[in-house]
Amino acid sequence: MNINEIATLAGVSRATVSRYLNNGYVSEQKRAAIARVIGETGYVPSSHAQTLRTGRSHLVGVIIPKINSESVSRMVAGITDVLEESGYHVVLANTDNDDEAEIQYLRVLADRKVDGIILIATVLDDAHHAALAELTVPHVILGQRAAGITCVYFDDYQASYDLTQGLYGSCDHPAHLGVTDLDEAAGRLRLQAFIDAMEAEDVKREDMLIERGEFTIESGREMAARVLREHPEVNAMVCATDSIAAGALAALRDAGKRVPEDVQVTGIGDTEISRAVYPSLTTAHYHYRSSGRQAASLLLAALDGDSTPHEVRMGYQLLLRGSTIND
Amino acid sequence: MNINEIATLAGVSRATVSRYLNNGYVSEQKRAAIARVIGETGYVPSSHAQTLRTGRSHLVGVIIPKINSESVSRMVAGITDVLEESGYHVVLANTDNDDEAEIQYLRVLADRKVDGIILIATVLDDAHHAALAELTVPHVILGQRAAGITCVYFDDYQASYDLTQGLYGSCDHPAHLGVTDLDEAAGRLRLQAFIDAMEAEDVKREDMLIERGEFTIESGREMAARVLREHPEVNAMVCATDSIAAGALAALRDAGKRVPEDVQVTGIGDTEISRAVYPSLTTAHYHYRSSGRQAASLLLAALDGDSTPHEVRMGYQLLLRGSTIND
DNA sequence: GCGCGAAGCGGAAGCGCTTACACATCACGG
DNA sequence: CCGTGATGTGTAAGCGCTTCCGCTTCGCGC
Repeated sequence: MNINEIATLAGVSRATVSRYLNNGYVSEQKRAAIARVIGETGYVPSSHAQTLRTGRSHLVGVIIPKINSESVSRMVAGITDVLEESGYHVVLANTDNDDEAEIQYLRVLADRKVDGIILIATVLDDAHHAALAELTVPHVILGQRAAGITCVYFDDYQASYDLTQGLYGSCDHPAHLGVTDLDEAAGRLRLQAFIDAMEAEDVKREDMLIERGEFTIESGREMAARVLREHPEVNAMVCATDSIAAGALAALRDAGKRVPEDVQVTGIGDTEISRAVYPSLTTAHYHYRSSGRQAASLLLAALDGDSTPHEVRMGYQLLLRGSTIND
Repeated sequence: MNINEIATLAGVSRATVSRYLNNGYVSEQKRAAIARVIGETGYVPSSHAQTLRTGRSHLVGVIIPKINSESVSRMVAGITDVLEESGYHVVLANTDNDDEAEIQYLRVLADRKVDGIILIATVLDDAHHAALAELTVPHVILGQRAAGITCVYFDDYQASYDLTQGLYGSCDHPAHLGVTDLDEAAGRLRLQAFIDAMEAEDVKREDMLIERGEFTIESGREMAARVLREHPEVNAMVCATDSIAAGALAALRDAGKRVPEDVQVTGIGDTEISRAVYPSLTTAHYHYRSSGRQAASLLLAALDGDSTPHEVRMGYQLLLRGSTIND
């Protein structure tokens, strides 16, 4: 079923059918005839032919580091909200935290002629920047700040600083359970804020314990267990994510420590698990879904020809719960 | 950059370039010349033009009910393993548990001319079957059994039966925390197995407490809290998923119940959270990733012209952990 | 009555690619 | 020396669509 058959059945030229489908400029009669035929046949134009002809695919590619992540899924939900409303379809490309795959997908998607790309980034190294610079399609970064590129990011430094500062009483032996420094946002900044906030409280640098791992419960558990083994005097664990914090709670329980009396724990993200664990986690609520909406809106603007880079920093909300002592 | 320019630069016709890209049948000389030009220019053929011409897109659509789910993400990983290896790309369509969206995506994907579709299904009603029957592209169902359609599913009945039967000692007041019966696999079958296994132990039907909710920790917590409020004598909670079980553990802790001494709890899935909670969950390990691989392989077979429907039932492995009393 | 702009429509080109077909070349056996 | 099969290459058609262009028709003002 193609446009020729529809044209024949409706007794018009295929140019008219095409106009019917696009801009209008068709008389009421023919419009009705075409509508009837299309209704009867269930005809849907071939998007590949349309794309080939017009160069526009109405597709937006979203590159995600990990499919099974609450933060990512909330961002994607926000992106979808906005994009579907504007007639775009979203295709997801999952890299499973593989930098190579990330760069490769950047190219594959561009070749597949998506109209735009949203990159939910964790690590952004030189190779990424090079690949991004080569890109001819509009794109926005979500989750990291990047100079000269439109991006939506979170106030990771301030959130981590506030959380650290909020720890009540003497935390003379605090630990930070984080991720690789290559992740500027979730890694370097959250750690730096922890260090700065602790130094402001006159905690000596050598008394701070710093561990690095993955974004998983399992990894959080291992990091916390290592800290407890090597430094049983630890009395606070500031974690880069809720998952890591959940793992830390498990390790603390294994070690017979009370939370928050013996050790205080914080996470980041306000994900489902932060409310399910006991005690529930003091954390920062991140507006993930809104950030996705923002990113999509910025992309739409770029698609409409706005070529100036924008930066949007998302706020957060502190949530004081049972894993810390709140005066 | 298109095939014409490459042809000109390499001093051959574009048919030869096309042959170079596809079947071969090109002399060594020209092959080398073309390879050099392509290397220098970074030319990549337009997939839309290829698709338009050949009718094959090398794309497989995967419809998923929920992006943020460990089981789904593991299945998708398995699917990707197999499909990428065979030169296909995977596009994900997330329905967020919306039946309408599911059916709509079935059509959209088909219109986008994907070569095949894998549907990770929860609910399969008449509308789904109708939409599936209309489909002209090969497809396989993952996660549910469907008569006459190639599918890969889990032995939900037996897993749930084994788990229920394994509860040690007198469970004269067991509860089942499940999901809607519209979900044949995770809903109806797991519940039915619970009922059958309990009846085999001579528990009376009216002593079984049956709750239905969502696939979330939150929902599990609410269901368990309701049960505890209305039937404090409950001494077992068989949950349809690990998430629900994790929520149940939270509710039990809130109520001051000991697990497994006062109440035994089981989940299904062996997901990350089942190991992170305390006590860790007795559950069934499902081979999610393998199931994805299976589904992808079956799809590849169908793509190769095998039109007979296949059914594959996946096994599971019982994991007895701290949330039950194991003799 | 005529010119003119707007509305409505069809013809035809062409997006970038594959592939049937025709043709050319070459080695080889009869 | 010619037929033949294998190998290699180019020509051209056409996948399904949009859109420029030019033609017709019609209403309206002069």
